[in-house]
Amino acid sequence: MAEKVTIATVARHARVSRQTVSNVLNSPHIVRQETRQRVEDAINALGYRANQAARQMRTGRSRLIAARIDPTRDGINGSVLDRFLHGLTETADAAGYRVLLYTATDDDREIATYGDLLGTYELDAFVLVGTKHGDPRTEWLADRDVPFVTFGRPWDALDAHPWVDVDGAAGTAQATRRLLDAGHRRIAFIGWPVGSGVGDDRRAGWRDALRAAGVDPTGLHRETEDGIAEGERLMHDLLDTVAPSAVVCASDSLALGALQAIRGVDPPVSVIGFDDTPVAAAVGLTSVSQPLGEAAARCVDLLTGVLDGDHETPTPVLLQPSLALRHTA
Amino acid sequence: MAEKVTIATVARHARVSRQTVSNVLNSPHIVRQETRQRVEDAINALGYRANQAARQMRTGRSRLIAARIDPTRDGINGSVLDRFLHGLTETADAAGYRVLLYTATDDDREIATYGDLLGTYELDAFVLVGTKHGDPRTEWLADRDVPFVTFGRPWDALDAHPWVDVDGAAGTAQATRRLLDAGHRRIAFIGWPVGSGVGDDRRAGWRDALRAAGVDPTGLHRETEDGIAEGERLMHDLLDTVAPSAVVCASDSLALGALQAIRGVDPPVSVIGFDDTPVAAAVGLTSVSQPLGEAAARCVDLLTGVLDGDHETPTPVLLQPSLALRHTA
DNA sequence: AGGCAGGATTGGATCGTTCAAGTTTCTGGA
DNA sequence: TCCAGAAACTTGAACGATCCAATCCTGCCT
Repeated sequence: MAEKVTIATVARHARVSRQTVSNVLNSPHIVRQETRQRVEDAINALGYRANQAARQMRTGRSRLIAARIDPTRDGINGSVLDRFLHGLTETADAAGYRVLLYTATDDDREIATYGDLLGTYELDAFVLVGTKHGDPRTEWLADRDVPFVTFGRPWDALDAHPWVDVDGAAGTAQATRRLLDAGHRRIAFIGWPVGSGVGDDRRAGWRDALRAAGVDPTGLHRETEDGIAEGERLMHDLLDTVAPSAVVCASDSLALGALQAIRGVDPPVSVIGFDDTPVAAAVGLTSVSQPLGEAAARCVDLLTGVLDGDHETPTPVLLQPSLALRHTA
Repeated sequence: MAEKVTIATVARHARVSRQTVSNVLNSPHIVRQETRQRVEDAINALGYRANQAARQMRTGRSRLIAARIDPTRDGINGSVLDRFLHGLTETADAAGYRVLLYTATDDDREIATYGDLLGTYELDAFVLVGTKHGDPRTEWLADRDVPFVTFGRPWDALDAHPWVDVDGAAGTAQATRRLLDAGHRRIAFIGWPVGSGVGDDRRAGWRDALRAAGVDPTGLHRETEDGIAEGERLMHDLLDTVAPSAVVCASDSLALGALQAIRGVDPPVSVIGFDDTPVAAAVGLTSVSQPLGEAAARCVDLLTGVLDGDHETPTPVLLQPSLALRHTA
């Protein structure tokens, strides 16, 4: 069993002092080329890796980012968080950070966990997925100057913090325009109850696209909690009342329900979902696709901007979704 | 901004030495009750939290567990990893550990990542999800005496290491017996190509249950890669050739495909899937349910057993799945 | 009352790194 | 040739916890 390789081992091997090795790692430019090469060779030869705990003690930086993982609460959309976390891990890694998971059952507990993670592990930053009106979490973090980014824009104008989001309205608008271009006029919308920022945003995109095309959206939309059964129920309702020729949905779950409701209806009703989940791909549902990997990458960009340098407030990022075309529209 | 609270702050506040505070934290039984109380009060009053980096430097233990997160490769089954990770995070937390994520695109890179994580962060243990024949990862870890657990049993008898798994054969057997009890005799099976440990296991459960009931399984099974389209294709094939009255599938994706294939067939063909994914719940598919939270908890149990104490080799855990009954069977 | 055993408490050393301040070496211009 | 100033490198101290060995109590027994 080889003894532990520390910075001192490397220093001895390269015939320089500890500090010079440290400089090669942290401020390479102040070390002479020749010396730097010698140190780097020693590092490689010995397989040296800087001990993060010791580094952290001195610098107060853990190079750790926290993200929450939830039980899959929303049946179909569960994979969204999954894909986002994967992207986050990958990009953070490239930037020299690691992702630490935590869970919490409610906001109070989540905030208590923040304190624990910050105190015990000295986390560098948090990534919050999803935001809501009057979010106590962002307030708590901002009050303590803890760096964080949210995937999801702040719905209350007051608190400004770095965020990344996907333009849901643009997504539903794009979906709606595609249907308009295909000749549809009675294009319905199935979404979530008024008051959820995300839901209102997606509905607005549909509404505005219709209006821009000179179609009156009045009476063409329905609201419900998310779920396949709910989507099916509302689609039946729409068929019975306004008989749309196409429908845009706020989620793939709702769209899947709608698909079940229109089975056998002739002429076929076009359906477009939201999130481009694996299920949508599997059943051939056209769906608005969020660039989750890109979103995760931009979150990391914003964080490293705050952590590693520029003190200027980072610019929020609003990404454009695309339409994954399949055979339902 | 309050100054940092260290063990010295607590000691001063409680009028004891640093060591006594440390003892209260690590070996409470050797401190007099009265003193202990005073120290604990001070800890609470000051909101003290032991600095993990400093502790780690001295003890060499990071209280960090690594787990891999994959991009959702398998459409529907993606949420399995999701749910497992959530359970892992929750249980690890309760045991005083945190979960660190990493990604890797292939085995070599994954092993390189092990080295990095161990060298830099001094990870305490790894949790590997999924195992395969001749897995180089388990070998690497075992060679270096790195503690790890796999969720998925080792398919090669040779290398013994702590593992937790769900008895897939028992799951498909249970599903098969339920269909037998309902009067079915021609019960087909749609699964994965021979050679994958998991797939073979699930098929064996179906086969043995049929044989035990005196039914010959010959010709009643089909194999393919996972996917809805594949499931649909094979179900059509089965209908055309052996005309089963029920089918057990190795995954919910395959089952969903089968469901599409039997639409309109009369009398209705019963279908049972595997994994009890949210999609199964949504479409009313009866499915074999893996106790993922329990599996994660047992993984943590095994690890803490190795890390915090008993040197005896921990006993592998084989959990029993249950049947989530819905209206397809 | 004295001595002793044993538990409770104390100060000092240590983990591996970076920071701050010091010392040596190099470079170029008069 | 000499020296100022910059560049390159070295040394000592510190981060906050635990471990170790020495010391201080305390109660108990003779």
